[in-house]
Amino acid sequence: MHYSDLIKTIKERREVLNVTQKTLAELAGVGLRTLKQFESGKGNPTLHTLQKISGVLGMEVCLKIRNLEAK
Amino acid sequence: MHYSDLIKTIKERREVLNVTQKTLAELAGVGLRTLKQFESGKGNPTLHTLQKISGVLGMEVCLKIRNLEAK
DNA sequence: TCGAAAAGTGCATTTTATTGCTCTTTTTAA
DNA sequence: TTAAAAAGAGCAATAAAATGCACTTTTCGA
Repeated sequence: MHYSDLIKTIKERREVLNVTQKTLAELAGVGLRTLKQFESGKGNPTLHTLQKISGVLGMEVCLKIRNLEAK
Repeated sequence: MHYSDLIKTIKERREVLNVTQKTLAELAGVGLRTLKQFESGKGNPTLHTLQKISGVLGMEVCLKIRNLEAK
């Protein structure tokens, strides 16, 4: 996934769950500012930060072999 | 994936490809020290750093819904 | 329409990741 | 076995992430 897709995934997942940035930040234990920056494409979160956010949303960070077929 | 699994995945993939930390660091454009710290479990790389490393190894960082079934 | 909630941004500070240098330990091949 | 390559770690400097506060803009429901 490209950087923008990771952001999009987090943002959409949060919206589907109907959670505000403020609530997600609190539940994930990260600063609201950090989440705002990430979602607005201004950030470069650490792996720990991304994992904390993903976790609250019922998601996980993973690594997979790139599929050349899949455009 | 847990943090340690992400490390393991990167490390094993690098070894399967028979690439040294030095070479991978150079190809990925990250400091050798950064890669060493990550692989030895001492680091907390930024998303950009992890993407650069993964990319060289033919992998990508992704987010997926956690599967409760899968142990 | 319009007021409140949510999201986005500038600024400053603190914390921490990144990096290079050097050295020690471990692994590997001759 | 052992010498060289590769991996791991201490230290210090620099760059950048994380954070809070205050303010602006956008979104959305009454």
